[in-house]
Amino acid sequence: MNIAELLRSNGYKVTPQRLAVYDAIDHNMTHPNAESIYQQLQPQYPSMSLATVYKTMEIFAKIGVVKILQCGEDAHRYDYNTSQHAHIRCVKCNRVLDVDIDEGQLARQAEAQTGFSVSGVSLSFLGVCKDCQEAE
Amino acid sequence: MNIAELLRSNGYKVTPQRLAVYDAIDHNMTHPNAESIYQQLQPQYPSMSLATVYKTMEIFAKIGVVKILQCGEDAHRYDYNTSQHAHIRCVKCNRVLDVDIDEGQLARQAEAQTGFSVSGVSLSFLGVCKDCQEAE
DNA sequence: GTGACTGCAAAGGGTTTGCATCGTT
DNA sequence: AACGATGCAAACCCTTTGCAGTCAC
Repeated sequence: MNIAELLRSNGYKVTPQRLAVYDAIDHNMTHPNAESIYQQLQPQYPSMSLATVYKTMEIFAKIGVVKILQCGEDAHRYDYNTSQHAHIRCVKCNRVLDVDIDEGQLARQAEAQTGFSVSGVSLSFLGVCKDCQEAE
Repeated sequence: MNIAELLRSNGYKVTPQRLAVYDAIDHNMTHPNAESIYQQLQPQYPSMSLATVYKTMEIFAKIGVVKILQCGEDAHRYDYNTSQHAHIRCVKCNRVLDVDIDEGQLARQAEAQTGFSVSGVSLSFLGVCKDCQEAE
């Protein structure tokens, strides 16, 4: 199911803005925040507003197109890869990379231990990446 | 080493406000945020400001007296327990509990996988606690 | 006495909201 | 034609900052 069908089937309209935002994040490995998506779209869609980016990302999160990340920054980041994996951010260059640790397994541990019914997991690391280590 | 010595040995002055904030968080299992620490201190220290709570917690984090938690809320929470463990928040009642999963081990996995030098880990879960499940 | 700390109020950053207009269906 | 979406600006929440007065040392 493509993004247009996915929007329509969830009762949302298909607009140029939504398609543009989708193009900006689809297979985008940089884990961008709202501001950087906005900047990226400026040249081609100069009338697009930051508020629309936020509203669109909220819908995308709701219909399972993106995941919202909290990587220890002020701003949220967005990940087109919605599988349960961890993230690591370099405190020098602010890059965020994927880490292949299964959050689902950790969630099951937490459920067993606490009796909670778990609906969300967030695992993130901070550190200095290889490049920045070598640059020192 | 008690809190007064710890402050002095790190070059900070020992003030009534700092001691009061310490009392409010020491062995406080509720993982309070700044606002709730402020509220808790209001009756006994009516002149204490929220800004002082923030400034104090920043110092406490720096000297290793508390850890700053991000549990998927807007506001930070503070944990007097600085050992490497996870947290789980109930989305109904907003309680935050400890989860005994070793973040240090996960950090070593992340280092092995990415080549980062890891300096921070954050593992948190969202869900519905036992009490709130039963209340439904 | 001096430099750090406090409390106040204002500023700041990211995100959300209200509303008039516009566009998809 | 109807109603949801957009874009703008203002509001919002949490946190930080500037500064004059105060206090620990």
